[in-house]
Amino acid sequence: MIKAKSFYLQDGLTLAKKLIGKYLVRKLNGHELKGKIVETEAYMGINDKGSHTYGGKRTERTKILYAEGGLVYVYRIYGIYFCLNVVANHKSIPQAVFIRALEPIDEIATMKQNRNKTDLKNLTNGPSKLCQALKIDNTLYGYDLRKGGKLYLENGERIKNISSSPRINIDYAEEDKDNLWRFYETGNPYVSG
DNA sequence: ACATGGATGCTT
DNA sequence: AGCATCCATGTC
Repeated sequence: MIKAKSFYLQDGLTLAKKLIGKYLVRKLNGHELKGKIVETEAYMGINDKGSHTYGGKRTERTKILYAEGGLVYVYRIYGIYFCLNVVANHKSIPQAVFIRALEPIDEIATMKQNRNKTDLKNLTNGPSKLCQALKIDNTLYGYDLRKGGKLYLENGERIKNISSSPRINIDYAEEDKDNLWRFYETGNPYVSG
């Protein structure tokens, strides 16, 4: 388990790159569902027009982003799905890393059951797919990844080749939409389409 | 290419 | 209290 506070207190961009290759573990009814993080995006806070905290916006939903790195920011999108972020950086610097895709590692059968799908390739290759597969919803809002328990990180694989690109689906972000703040393991088949 | 879906956070 | 928006997905 990755417990060191210093790991989570890094800035969003650094943390987004370092999370590639780490394992995300979800403990559920004694099972340990595990996936390797293969795709992330950095959301850089008050100066990032793509961020939920652009301009220092602080609401009931986004308040957790102002807390210390290592907590979980879950929000509902399009009324249907959930998205998972890891809060980055020090208290009152509202940056986060959006987890976009996993490679399934352990308890794959349980993940298929949670998604009610059997296709391995489409099990966790998208931000809300992985939330379904790991049963991540807003009951985990603000959960501390350093605590261990329901949701935590583990050291996984050292990834040799990491690619970057603009972030997905942030057309509203004006000049910040072109920043190369999406990272993924080059060639990994579980990166989202 | 398009329907889905509802909380969130705007504006009035 | 009304309304446009949204860090997707599945099926068309």
